[in-house]
Amino acid sequence: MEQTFYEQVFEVVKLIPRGRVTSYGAIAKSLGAGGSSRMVGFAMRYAGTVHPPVPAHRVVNSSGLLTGKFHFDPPERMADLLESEGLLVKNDKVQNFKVHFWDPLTEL
DNA sequence: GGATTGACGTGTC
DNA sequence: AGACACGCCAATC
Repeated sequence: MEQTFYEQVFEVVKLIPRGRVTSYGAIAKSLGAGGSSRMVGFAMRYAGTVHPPVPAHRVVNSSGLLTGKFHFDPPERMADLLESEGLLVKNDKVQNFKVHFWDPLTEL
């Protein structure tokens, strides 16, 4: 199986529990890619094109900021989905980010 | 196969 | 606290 980095990223993202969030860097590290955090974000651009759908809205940057919200169909979708899962989003940021943070390295 | 790119991260100013 | 600069690394052109 020649899985690209993207495929691996998708698998990790799909493992994110409902109501939890993680960061690009954390995912990259869990894949052993450490510094390829940008690639993780790049992979998310394809999040809406793969099956099953990847909960890309649960992935934010290290600050809990919804950096990729503008890539959603309606940009508001991202925050809306997060709030639907019990999270609190304000100013495109996940409040209590640390509390809802899900670390692949720790949880897996 | 070199250059470009990017939903990032961390450090400085 | 906000803005800017540089680094990392795989995929794509």
